Amino acid sequence: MHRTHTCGELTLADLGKEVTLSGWVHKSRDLGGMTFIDVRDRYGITQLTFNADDDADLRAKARDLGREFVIRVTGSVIERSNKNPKIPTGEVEISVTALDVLNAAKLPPFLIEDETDGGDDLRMKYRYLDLRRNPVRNNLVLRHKMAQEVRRYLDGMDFIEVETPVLIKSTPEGARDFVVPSRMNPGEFYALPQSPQTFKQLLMVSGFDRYFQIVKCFRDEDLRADRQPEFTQIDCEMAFIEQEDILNVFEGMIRQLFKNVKGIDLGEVPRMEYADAMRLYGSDKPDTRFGMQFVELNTIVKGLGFPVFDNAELVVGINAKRSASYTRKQLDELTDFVKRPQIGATGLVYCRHNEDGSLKSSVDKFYSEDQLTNWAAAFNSEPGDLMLLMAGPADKVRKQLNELRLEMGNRLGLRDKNTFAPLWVLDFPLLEWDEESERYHAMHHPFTSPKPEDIALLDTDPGAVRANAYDMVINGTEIGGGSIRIHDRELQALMFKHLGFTQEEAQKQFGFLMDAFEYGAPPHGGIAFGFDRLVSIFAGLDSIRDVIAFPKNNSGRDVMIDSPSAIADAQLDELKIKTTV
RNA sequence: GGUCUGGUAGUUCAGCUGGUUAGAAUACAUGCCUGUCACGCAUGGGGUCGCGGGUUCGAGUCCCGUCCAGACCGCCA
Repeated sequence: MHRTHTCGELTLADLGKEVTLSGWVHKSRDLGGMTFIDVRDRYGITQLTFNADDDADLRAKARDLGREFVIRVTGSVIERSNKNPKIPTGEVEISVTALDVLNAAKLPPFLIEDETDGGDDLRMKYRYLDLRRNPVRNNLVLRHKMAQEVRRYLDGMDFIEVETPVLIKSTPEGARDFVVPSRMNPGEFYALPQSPQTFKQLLMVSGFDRYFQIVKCFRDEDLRADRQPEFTQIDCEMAFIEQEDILNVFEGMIRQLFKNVKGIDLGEVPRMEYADAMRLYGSDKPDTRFGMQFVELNTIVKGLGFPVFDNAELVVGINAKRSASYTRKQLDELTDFVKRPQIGATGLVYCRHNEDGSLKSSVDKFYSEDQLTNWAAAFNSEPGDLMLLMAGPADKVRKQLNELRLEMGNRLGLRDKNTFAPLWVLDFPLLEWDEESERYHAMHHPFTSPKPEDIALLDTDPGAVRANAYDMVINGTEIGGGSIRIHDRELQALMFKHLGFTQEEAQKQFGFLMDAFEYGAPPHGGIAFGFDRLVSIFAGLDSIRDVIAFPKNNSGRDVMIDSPSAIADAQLDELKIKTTV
């Protein structure tokens, strides 16, 4: 006998029906002469009653049920004398006439409840139990809905989903590759794709015009709360378009997602140039849920005898509104915060704008009240505000102040998970100087096109060349990025040259792409969204792990299946890989 | 590769400047209880204080090493 209903659907409308339910024993409440059992499935919880007066044997059997036993019951739907308004099925219960234990269960190592007592480690080891819990399952349901919505939107715009290969070729640019040994080609390796980048560009050459794929990508780099070695991208490419077309199509996609999945009208997505993002927020992914923009102070603080400021390339600060009441202890905490090795600032200067209008700074020895008044004017400070200043090499100090700004945003409660501030960041630099290898690297990737008006700068000032590249940022998280690609063999060869490739290297690694460009490559460009991050933002979570069914831990391990693991010598031999002791 | 935080009952945690038999909550077991839904009441079992070494009359507590977990920096075109 199969179940006739799920555990989440019976209501007063079903009174008197004979039903069969299957599910897991969620909890039992044993009273003197009767026993209540909550039976749970994916859809909800239904209360079962067993009364000793009706059937003592059946009631005794119910008493022996443990947590998470899998059962099947048959009985009639009756109205509860005491109703439970907290659950949809709370007005009815099942008066059980037959009970089968389909499978007994060991006591789970943590409570299968919304607020579990299990720690992360345990939950990951028994992820299949963790996934029984509503919050985790709901995250996966949300993920499913978002994937469906993405497909609906892009399909409606004539995009075609094409699968690209997973066993591909290793390239030196970018992240470290995961590699897979080839048995049939001893000593040679496939690489897993960091993204389907070159394939989607080749699809444009093939005339597919509008491509997308919700696709696993792989990067062998250290993990973070928002970084997994395998992750999912919404990978997209379009031909015969300009940057504006990409921005419009994908702003539309994000807005439709917010509208149809969260019921939020996101509005138009603001745009900001990379240079402004760095100047005003010290970050290429500013959290624009709150202001607290940077104020540069070189002209008013320098040359007045305070060596730290006088010797600094840049003095820059933020105005923390309504924070003048910060105690010495709190200010010391902030100073310690920016001096942590991860941030590495040398110090923090503050200036309180007291409620009575007076100004009190940590550098009163060097600055008069009049000079501090200039500060207050520059910061647009009002009584009650707190000005926080840092000094140092421009790039470095901006980065450090960005951390402080975000910390103050947290402290002041300005980073609400239910507020969504999207932003396009435009005009990224094409190249980025890498100290270690002493050469320029592509900031986005080597297929990104420079702005035509900047191409001349490639020879004279490569770092100043801007790219046709764009990122979408939500609440300070980069959720997508892309570019208009190079579709011309000569320009692509020039790019490789500037990236330090010899002609042979470029030909060997990317010859297939440059060859393709000679057979009628249309102008094209695209974008890829980090799907896990997008879902975690929708779910209001900081970590992407809880929107992934079976994630890996900090060390890249799956503690449930215990991978990675050693393989047998026979396997290594077959792959012609030497065993090391 | 580095910085920081943590590891004590099945679980989540407390355990102060080293000092008697390592506690709480919850879970679990047993008994009582006929309207519970965080049921209640009573009783009970449950510990290699991550591991190894050291200091000390004495170490959960201090020191060194190591393993594991988490956050971050580097890294992530």
